[in-house]
Amino acid sequence: MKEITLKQIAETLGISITTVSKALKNYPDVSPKTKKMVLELAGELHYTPNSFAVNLRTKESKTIGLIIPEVVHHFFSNVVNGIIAEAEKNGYLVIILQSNESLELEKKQVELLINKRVDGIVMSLSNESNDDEHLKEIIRRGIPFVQFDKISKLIQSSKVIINDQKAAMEAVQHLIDNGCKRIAHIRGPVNPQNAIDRFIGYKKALEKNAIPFDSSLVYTCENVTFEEGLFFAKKIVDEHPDVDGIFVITDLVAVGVLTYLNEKKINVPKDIAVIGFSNWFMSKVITPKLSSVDQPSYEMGVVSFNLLLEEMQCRKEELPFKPKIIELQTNIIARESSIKI
Amino acid sequence: MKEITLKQIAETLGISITTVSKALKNYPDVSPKTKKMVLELAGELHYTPNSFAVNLRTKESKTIGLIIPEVVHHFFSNVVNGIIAEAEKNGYLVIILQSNESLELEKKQVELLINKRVDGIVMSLSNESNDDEHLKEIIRRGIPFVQFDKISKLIQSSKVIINDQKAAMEAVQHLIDNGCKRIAHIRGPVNPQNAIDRFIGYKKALEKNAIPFDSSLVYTCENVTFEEGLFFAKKIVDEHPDVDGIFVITDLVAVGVLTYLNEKKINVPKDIAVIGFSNWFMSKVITPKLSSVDQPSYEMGVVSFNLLLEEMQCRKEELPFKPKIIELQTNIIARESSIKI
DNA sequence: GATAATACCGAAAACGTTTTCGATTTTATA
DNA sequence: TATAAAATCGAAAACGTTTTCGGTATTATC
Repeated sequence: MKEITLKQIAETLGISITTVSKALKNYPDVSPKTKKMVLELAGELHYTPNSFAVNLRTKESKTIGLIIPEVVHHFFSNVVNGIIAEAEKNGYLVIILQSNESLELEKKQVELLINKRVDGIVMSLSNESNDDEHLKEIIRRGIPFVQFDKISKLIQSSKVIINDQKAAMEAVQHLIDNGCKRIAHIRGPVNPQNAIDRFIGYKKALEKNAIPFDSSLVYTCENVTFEEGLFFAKKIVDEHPDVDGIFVITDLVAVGVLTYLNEKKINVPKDIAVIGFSNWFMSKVITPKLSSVDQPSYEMGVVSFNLLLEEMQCRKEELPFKPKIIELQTNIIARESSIKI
Repeated sequence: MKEITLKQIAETLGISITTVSKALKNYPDVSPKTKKMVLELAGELHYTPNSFAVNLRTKESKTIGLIIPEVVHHFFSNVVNGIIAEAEKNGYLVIILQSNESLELEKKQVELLINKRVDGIVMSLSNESNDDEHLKEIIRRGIPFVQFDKISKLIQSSKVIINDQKAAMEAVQHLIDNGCKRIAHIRGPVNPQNAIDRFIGYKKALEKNAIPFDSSLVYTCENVTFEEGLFFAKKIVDEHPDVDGIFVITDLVAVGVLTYLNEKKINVPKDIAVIGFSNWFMSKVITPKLSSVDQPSYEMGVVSFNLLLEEMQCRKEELPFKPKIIELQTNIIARESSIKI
């Protein structure tokens, strides 16, 4: 099984490698006759250019890198889906790496992608990330770079985000509109910008409705898991029997909350209303159906890739590129868990 | 921002490219002094070898391709997780492509990976796949190849599977042990081997328990979705009021079934017991908790990669390689939806 | 001090492609 | 027919690395 090369085609046709290459790429300075001849033989032999050589020569690999905290995750897997689909449409392949929510691993993955010389990097930060050096290195090397969802405000790059403050405000307002007066918040870890913003949104909604903020009603997740939902639900019920509404950082945790409340026969939404975030698939099939904030995850992937593509093209043509920040819309999905009727 | 190359290091040090290369790779025929000198400068300049050039020279890219039906899927995303983790441990990166359950797209993805000249391919077939040509092409080209879960029996390659027949038999036996006498089966599409095997397992379990097989109790999914679960549950209830147990191809569909039965106030498991397959995360949080067959998805990814690695290494050293078939264990997870007490 | 053995180094080829630029041939123009 | 213009082709360099193999310099051996 010998690989077919330009050289072989050239030799069997008695012409030069140059001409074969040009014929295949439809250059104007090769006659229709030879063009046809080359195309036919190449077809017969199933010639495909050696991508290693092409990469070396053109200095691009038509491959991008994607770093996310985890792939087994409703939101992120949907983003992956969007990125892969859009990348493929444009002739790019995607290498996926996970940070497993660890800063150290995240740095390693960035290094791997840089060494691999991918044409661009798309990334959502891990919960641990409170350090910029590896991101700065991407910028320093001039590698096209797009951040989405969990971003670093300090790094100048294109970004695709939602308005977490606004979305959180709307979620909490929704609870208030449904009669909640004492609302707890199970928030995300301390570092991620979106956890911070959702927390701010929670506070702002309270303020707007003249409900005093009580820091003892705020519970902070470390790992953002189902189990933490169970755990904090118990804590809330034990420590604050008067709580009648909970705004939860994400649906996975909110489902943990519901599971605990169901077990304890605490009526949702009558006794305690619950609203989550991200609108995971399972939220509409559990009992009671979980209200949530819908986040356009697939679209986020699509938009992220397109922003990256723009930057890659500018870089290639040595045009200046100005990072763009795109904000996507969210929607409150009101279901059983929050509608007190 | 010029890229650092061996040439630059060689020139600033006044030695040859050859020696620099050898020093960096710790060849024995370069003196400790020059070795140290090179290493230090390379460190200072943050030299990393140009992977395009290395790929071309060594004819390998340390990159593998993975084709799955979809990434937004509890089972597949877990397999992806396992493959990525194990690949990274061994210095490989993973390009992920989706077939979206389409044969045509699957063929295109195979072609993309072949042209990309990945070092190996891991794959699970789409539901539409009833054609082998693209798989044969992989074999023909001598590209290391591992199939998992949805495999082609006819293609001689390494495989990582479960015993679908046995697992299905156990699931149906579990329903029978819980008093079910008239058991329907919502099966997967016609092509995939695992759907066929689970169907056979269903029949065998009936036979073993002297329950007559009734083909009108078998419903065939086309897209294996939640909505099909709703749809077939209605059909079963309408067409066969005497059905008291349902074995469903996978949890996602089974959750649809439960949702419909809940809506219709049909008691699960008392009136109808339900058991799914693959043990999706949400199965343990819905009401009633769904029984299922646990499938070691992460491990499947790990084992698949290791099989691929073996073949890649053999191929590299021009040793013969014999494809291996590895069968992983499954477990019945009995939950509320099937225990009639 | 001659020779053999060893340590160290570098020239050069090779991987397969793309692209520039000059050379040649053919056609058009006068 | 002479000349200009256009069409067609190919040599060669370049991308950055790895590795073979021959050469020189150093050390060991007698």
